[in-house]
Amino acid sequence: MPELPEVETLLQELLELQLVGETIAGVGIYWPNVAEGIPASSWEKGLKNQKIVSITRRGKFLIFQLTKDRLFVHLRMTGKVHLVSSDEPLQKHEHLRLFFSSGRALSYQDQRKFGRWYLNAPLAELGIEPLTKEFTLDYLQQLLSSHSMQIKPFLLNQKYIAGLGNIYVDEVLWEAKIHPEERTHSLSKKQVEQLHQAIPTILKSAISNKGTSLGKHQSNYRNVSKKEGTHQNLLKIFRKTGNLCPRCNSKIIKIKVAQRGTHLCPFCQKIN
DNA sequence: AGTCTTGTTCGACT
DNA sequence: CAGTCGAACAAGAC
Repeated sequence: MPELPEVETLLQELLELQLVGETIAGVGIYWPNVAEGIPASSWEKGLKNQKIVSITRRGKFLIFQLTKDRLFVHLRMTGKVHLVSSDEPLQKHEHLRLFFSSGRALSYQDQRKFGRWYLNAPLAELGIEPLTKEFTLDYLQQLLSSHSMQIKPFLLNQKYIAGLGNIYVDEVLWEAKIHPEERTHSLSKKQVEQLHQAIPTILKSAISNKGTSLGKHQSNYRNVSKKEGTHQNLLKIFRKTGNLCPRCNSKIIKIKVAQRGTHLCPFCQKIN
């Protein structure tokens, strides 16, 4: 499940593999709905001969700035991008392939077909990037106190803070000792400080471990070279139901918050 | 066959 | 009108 650290890992790898500068020689669309609102024929026509000028990330979006157009992708749950040779046979669940004049190609695979590619579309409304210097304690405090939602759905909502998903929200809330159903405006000063600290700490740790690969086979997150990340070995709470809390040895429980499976330690994370 | 998975959007409600 | 929240949806594995 690609969240900010997984998309950032893909980005760094694409930069290392020198994808910037590649020229698009063709586009293959193997499942038309992958291209949100755009007929497959116009992709081929429009993108051919454009160069990749830069690659960036915003929230969970991976953005390719081309000579004329802006191409971007949201991987949702099971979307994967792999750098392959142009003559590599079509992969299972492969829905799109960008062919480059060098002979390399960027392959997009998505078992559940929830991910989408966009061309010159506006990005969704996205909040602050949690790994920038703009993400200050004051900013977070202001954001939290101006809402009264439960903290978990607040953190999952991309329009407030961009990039967190179900895995890292559970991890962050455990780290900051906050109950996922705590109301944003009811957090103590100390909890806000812990949250402000935990978000970048956990995201950076996950990035340095090249992301979290959970699940099996096709549904598992893989990087550009089809390798697994290693952050799953460092998860404290996510999918650890019944295990002991690494901090206090209480039994980790699973509940539903805003319809999402949610893991927490009932001793460390109590409602204020 | 029903349940489970997640990110996002939409509409209903206060 | 704004904030909040639950339902719905995407599609496939088990």
